[in-house]
Amino acid sequence: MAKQGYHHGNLRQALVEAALELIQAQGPGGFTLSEAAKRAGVTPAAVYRHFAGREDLIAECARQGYAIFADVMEHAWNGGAPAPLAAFGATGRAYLAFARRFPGHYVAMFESGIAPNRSPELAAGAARAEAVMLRATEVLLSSLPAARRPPASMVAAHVRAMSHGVVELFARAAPGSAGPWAPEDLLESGIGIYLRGLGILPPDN
Amino acid sequence: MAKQGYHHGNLRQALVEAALELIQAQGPGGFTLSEAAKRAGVTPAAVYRHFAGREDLIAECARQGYAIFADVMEHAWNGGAPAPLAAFGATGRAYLAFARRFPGHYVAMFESGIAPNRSPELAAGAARAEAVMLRATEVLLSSLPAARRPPASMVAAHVRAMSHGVVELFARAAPGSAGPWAPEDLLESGIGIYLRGLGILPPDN
DNA sequence: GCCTATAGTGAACCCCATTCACATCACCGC
DNA sequence: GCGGTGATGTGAATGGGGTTCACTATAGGC
Repeated sequence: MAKQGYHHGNLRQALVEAALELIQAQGPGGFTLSEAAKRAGVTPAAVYRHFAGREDLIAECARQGYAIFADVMEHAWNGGAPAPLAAFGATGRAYLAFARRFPGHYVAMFESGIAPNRSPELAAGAARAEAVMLRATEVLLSSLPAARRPPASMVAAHVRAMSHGVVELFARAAPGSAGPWAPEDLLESGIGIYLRGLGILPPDN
Repeated sequence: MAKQGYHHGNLRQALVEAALELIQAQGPGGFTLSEAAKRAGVTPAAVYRHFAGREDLIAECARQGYAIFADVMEHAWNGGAPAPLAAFGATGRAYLAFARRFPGHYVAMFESGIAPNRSPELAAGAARAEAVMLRATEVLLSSLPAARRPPASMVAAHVRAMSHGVVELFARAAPGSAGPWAPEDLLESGIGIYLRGLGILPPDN
């Protein structure tokens, strides 16, 4: 990954990876183009051969993040196997697992102020991930009688909101301020109660 | 609010208000000390007579935000009157209303990277707001038989996560990317389904 | 072995955060 | 009123980051 001669060979991706480490370590505000360039063994100006600027580099991190995220969600959903409910639960856990495993990507995607419709590629990745969640929700809801079936897009939004909220408030906060509940348990129990409210899980427990 | 003579008279608060406007307009990253100073009619160096630096100014915005937020939540809760469920719903709506009405404060509190335990005053405001939400949840849950009553702190965390998630994903995003649902409706319906899952609202609709 | 497109450098510019010596003013005791 | 003193604001300087631009080094085709 270090530069060999005058040319780097793979500077673009090296910059992305340096940026991801820095974003993860110092937050989106603390990240600097210059520091990323230094880590890649290159002057700041060289960055502009590969990216339009600082924002564009962050956007590329987010783009790769959305791509990974969509893959992860598709893998968790697994076409609904072995059962819709189990696969749905897997996508929920995958959401949190992604945030834990790819914190730099997660921050670039959701905390950097980069709008998902900043570029078509970004929007495409975000849309693919959302499509998986929507599909998982649709299949899950299909077991309900039509009269008691709320719109899938609404339910998907509820689930996504709670997942995102748990990550932001309880998984990415300073340890100790998170309260007595582990984020994974919090999300699992919250979605469980919600699914009972929908009539997908039986009452009581 | 403009400077009269050599001395401003109320520079500290004028800076806070300028900062809030800028944070609201440009996000926490786009906000600059210099611009806030210029708006208050003062050189950047003058800011340091009132704040330790840029971060400290943002933290003061957050502090005032937490104070307002706690007041708003207490007012909405209103001691549980006229009924626990109605008062609980009012606090949920108040959460969203606060984010809409005080966007600068909201961003300073939740999107600026300022840790709530950065200072005792910040932590105190945050704790007061959380106490209201916890109290509202406790009273709401007290109608449930003990066997079917989950811990109030867990339920409060669920509600807070969904509220925060709805705000971040659907209320503060670019218009059009929010999907077909108004954030207020989304939160109302989501909490409604959740409360049905708890057995606080009757099944069906 | 030249020639050219590609990739990186160095210096420059501007903006911002921060510091410090200095200037100005409000208020206090007399 | 009057001078002194502490609080408040200024101007200049430092250092760092983002961005641009002219220039340079290199790789790879001919």
